[in-house]
Amino acid sequence: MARRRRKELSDRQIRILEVLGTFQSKFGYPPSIREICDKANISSTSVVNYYLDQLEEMGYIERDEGVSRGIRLLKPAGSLAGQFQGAVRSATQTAQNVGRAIGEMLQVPLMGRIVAGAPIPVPPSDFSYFDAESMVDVASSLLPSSEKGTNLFALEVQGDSMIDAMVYDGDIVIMKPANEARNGEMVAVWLKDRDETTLKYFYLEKGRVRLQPANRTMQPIYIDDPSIVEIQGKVIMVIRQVHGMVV
Amino acid sequence: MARRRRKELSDRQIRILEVLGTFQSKFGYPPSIREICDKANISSTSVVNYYLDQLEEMGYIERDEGVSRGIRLLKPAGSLAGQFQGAVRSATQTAQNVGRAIGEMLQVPLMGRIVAGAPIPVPPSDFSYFDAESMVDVASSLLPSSEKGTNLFALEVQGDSMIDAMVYDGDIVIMKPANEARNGEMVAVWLKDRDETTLKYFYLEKGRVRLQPANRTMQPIYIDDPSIVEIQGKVIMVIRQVHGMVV
DNA sequence: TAATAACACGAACATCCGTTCTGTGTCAAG
DNA sequence: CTTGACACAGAACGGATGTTCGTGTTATTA
Repeated sequence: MARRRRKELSDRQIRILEVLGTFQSKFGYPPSIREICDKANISSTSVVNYYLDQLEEMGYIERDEGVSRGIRLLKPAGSLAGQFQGAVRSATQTAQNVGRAIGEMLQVPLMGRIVAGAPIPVPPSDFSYFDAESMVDVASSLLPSSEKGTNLFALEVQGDSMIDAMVYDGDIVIMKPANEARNGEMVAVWLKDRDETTLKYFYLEKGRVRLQPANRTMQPIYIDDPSIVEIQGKVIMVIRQVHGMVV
Repeated sequence: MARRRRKELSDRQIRILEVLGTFQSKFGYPPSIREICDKANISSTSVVNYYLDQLEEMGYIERDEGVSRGIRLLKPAGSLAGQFQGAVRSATQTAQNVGRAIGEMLQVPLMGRIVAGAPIPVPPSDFSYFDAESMVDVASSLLPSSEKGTNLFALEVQGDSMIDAMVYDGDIVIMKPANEARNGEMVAVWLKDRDETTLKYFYLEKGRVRLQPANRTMQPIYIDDPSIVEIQGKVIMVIRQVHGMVV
C-alpha cells in the first residue's frame, strides 16, 4: 500500500516543478538545467541538478542520464499552477498519492465525418497518419487493452441520423477497422440496399442479421441476407464535447 | 504542362515525422538530430537537418535555432487546409488540437455515480483527492482551454434515467463545479421538489427556468420557481467506452 | 548530352549541456 | 567547540548536439 510521506516540498522544489510544467507546455520540450536556473532564480547548475535528483528520488520526475533535456514530469501537469500554499499542498499530496507515471496517450487520426448517406472513410492499409485532417488525443487508459495496438481512427458524427445509437451530432467516435464482428459489438455498417450508414449493435442469429439500436426503446432491424450488411468498423469509444447549445 | 503537382511528402520526410511523434510520446521530449538518424536509418546528421528545414518550411514542425531537441511537432492539416475539402472543416474545428505540448493529460478524479434519485457527489473545496475512487485520464487537447485550470471531476452514469440527455448507462461525464449557469450550458441539476437529479440544457427565461433535453425529440421541463432548481455542475464532456452488449 | 537542381554523406567545429569536484556558510546535535 | 548533514555557488571537464562545409550521386530539365 501507499506509504505515507512526511516531507513536504521546499520552495525551490515546487518552483522547479512549476518551471518544468510551464516550460514544457510553452516550448514543447523540457528545459535544460541552465534554463531551469534562469526561470527559478538559481545561480548554479549543480543546485538544480541537486534538486532534480531529489525530485526523481521522490517520484515526481524521471531523468534519462546523460541526455540533454532528458526530464519527464510524472505528476499530472498543470494542477499546481500559481496558487497559494494551500493549493500547492493539496497538489503535492495528489502527486504523492498518485505516484505513478502519467499514462500514455494515443493520437488517433480524424478521417472525416460519418453521415447516414455515405460510407465512412476508412484509412487504407498503407495509411500514413499525416494525411489525416487532424488528430484526436485519447488517453490509452480509457481504451480496452486489446485495441491499443490496432490502427484506430476517429470520425465526427454529422446530423442526428445516429441518434438511435445514442450518438449525437458533433460527437466523435473512435473506431477500429473491421470487416466482421462478433455478436454484441457495436459496428458501423453500410446497408447496400438502402445506401445508408448506421451505427448498431451487431448480432448474427441463425443466418439472419439483427441490428440493435443502443437506445433500448427503439426497435431492431432484421436483415435476412447478410451480404447486404457491410461492416466497416467497430466502435470503441464515443466522445462528446459539450458546449453551449443555442435553442 | 502542369509542372506543379500536389505537394506530397517524401518517404524520408514522412519517416522523420513519424519518428518525431513516436519518440516524443515514448520519452516525453523530442529526439536529437542524431537520434533521428538512428530511428530513421539516415547516416548523416546533415541530411536530417536538411529535411527538418524542409518540414519547418512546410509548416509541419517548428524549430528553435541552436537549442538541443528544439523541435515542436505541429499539426499537419494546418498549412494546407485552405485548399480543399471545406466539407471536413467542421470536423477539424471540433477536434482541433494543439501543436505544442503533445502528451499533456489531465487526471480527473472519479467521484462516484450519478443517478436520478440522489444529488451528485461534488468534491468539496478542500478536496484532497483521497476520497476519489480512481482517476480518469483526459487529453487536455479535448477540453475547452477555459476549463483546464478548474477542478474538474468525473461521474459515472448509472441507469438509463439520463437517457433524454443522450447520456447512457455506463457513460462517464466530466463536470465542472458550478452553482449557476449561463443559458445554453448543460448542467446537472437537483430538483428539490422531485428529489431528482437530471442532466439538461439550462435556460433562464423571464424568471422561469427551462430545462431542455439534449434529445430534441423530447419536451422541455418548465419550472416557475428557480429556487427549486439547484445547479450542481456543468457538463464539459461525455465519454462512452463501447464494449460488447449482451442482449 | 550537358547543365542544374535535388538528394545524400561524412567530417569538422563551436556551443550546449549534464555531471562532478571543490569550497563556503548555516544550523542543530553531541 | 566539534561534527556532520544540508543548502548553495562556481568552475571545469567531457560528452552531446546543432550547424556548416566540401564533395559525391542521382534525377530532372534544357
